Amino acid sequence: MQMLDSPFARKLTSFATLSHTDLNILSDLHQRRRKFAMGRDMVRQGHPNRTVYVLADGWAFSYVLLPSGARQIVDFRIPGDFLGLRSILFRRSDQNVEPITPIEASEVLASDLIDAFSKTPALAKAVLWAASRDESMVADHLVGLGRRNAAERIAHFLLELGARLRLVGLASNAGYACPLTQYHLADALGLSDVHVNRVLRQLREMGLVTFQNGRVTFDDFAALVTFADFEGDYLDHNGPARQ
Amino acid sequence: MQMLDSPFARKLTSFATLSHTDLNILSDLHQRRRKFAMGRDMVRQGHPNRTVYVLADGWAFSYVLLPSGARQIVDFRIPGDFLGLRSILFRRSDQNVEPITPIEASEVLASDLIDAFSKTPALAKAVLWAASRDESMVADHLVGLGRRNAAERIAHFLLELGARLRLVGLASNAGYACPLTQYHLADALGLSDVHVNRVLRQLREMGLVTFQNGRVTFDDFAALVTFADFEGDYLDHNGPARQ
DNA sequence: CGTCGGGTTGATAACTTTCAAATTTCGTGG
DNA sequence: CCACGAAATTTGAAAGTTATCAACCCGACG
Repeated sequence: MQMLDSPFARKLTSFATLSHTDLNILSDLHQRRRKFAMGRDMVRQGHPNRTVYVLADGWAFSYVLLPSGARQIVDFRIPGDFLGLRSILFRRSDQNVEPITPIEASEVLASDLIDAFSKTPALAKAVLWAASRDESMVADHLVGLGRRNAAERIAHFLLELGARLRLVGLASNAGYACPLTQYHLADALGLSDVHVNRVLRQLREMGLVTFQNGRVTFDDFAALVTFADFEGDYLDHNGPARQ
Repeated sequence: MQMLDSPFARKLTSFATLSHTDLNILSDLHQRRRKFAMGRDMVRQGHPNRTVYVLADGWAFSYVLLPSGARQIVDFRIPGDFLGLRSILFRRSDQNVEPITPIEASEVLASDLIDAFSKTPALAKAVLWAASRDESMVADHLVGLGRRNAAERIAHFLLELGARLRLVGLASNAGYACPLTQYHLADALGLSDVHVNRVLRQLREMGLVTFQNGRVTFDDFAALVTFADFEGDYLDHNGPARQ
């Protein structure tokens, strides 16, 4: 039952009470294991998308390309996350997904997933909950773009990412390994690469966080939380109600 | 069967093939019809939320309040939309919902909705599709905030709103009635009220759109679409796949 | 009337981008 | 193991966009 050790199962079970049966159905869903090379899109805007992936290892991000050539990253996906879940009901994807690192992912047929929804309510809820949490994260991201300045935005983002990674055991209060470049930050946070660089230096010189050499280090976690106005509680989002 | 005439049913049926049975289950879901006065929150951040509403008449918006006092509007809800759908699986809402106009809405118990999911797959898909579309809209909103300047942002927003309203028969290419104030635009688009006012004047003087007296008028629809770089096709999002 | 919620305008300040160029890091082939 | 080129990071200066502050206007309403 290697399933139980996967980041995916770990995440789901930490929020829902899943029976043995549920877990079996879950594990039956997983079909081929696929690898993707970094930098090459896994999902393309406007293309049909009939499969969902569960990220087992590696990071990816979903983004939109504007006609102007600008790129907006909508969110980053880390181990345990779904890829393309939102678009299973659309005939074509409305976003692109690109790996940041080499990726290992399990492929799930969209139709199988939908079928499972009526077979096991508990699993359905857990998966729906994951989808809702994703939307919630996008909304949070939106709030940051709308109402925070560059420094708060970056600080908040790094904290949020840390909180997500901690859920799957990939971060601590000290920091985490992070394969993102400053360009990724810029495109996610709606800033120019140059400005991201400057603000990052600022945060480092203030002794709050260091973003360097593929690693995020929280130099003063408490102060950073205050500075960014961060309430990490959305991650406790309480999971699907367990009646 | 007044259901069939509601904006809600109109929207769902325009995307999914629903049988008579489906429509009956749908209509059984609707319980009390409730009214809400404008300006008073219907759903409060951090409060328990065990019901979902379907907006029958009036406009509302969901927003987040930052500790700094700033307000970020996440999205506007118009007739036919769900209110609080995303949060049915969380124990408490992570956003506030406030009516802009007097509201009439049908109350649906979250648990009933979830039960219906296993009863009728077609309906479940349709509802899920609606939820996915909502998330898609939030993502689009996010892209606008991240990568468009004030004028494009406003132009794009007014077009998008128009497209949504057209789906429920409340707008045409000429324009639509719009109860929003400039403050609403500012808080939705991450701009200051003053700047919104200026840009609105600009757009009006360019002969593109007029936002005045509770009405949005497309003075030159084609030119506005070009200016805003708008592709109205996300609304065709093709609905739930109909196998 | 007087007030209050929108809306409007000008002047100034703050924040961010853009352009340009130098420096460092890192993977790959020799 | 080193050299080389590409990618990523860094810094400065100038230009642009948007926010903030401060008035003022206007129509609705008690």
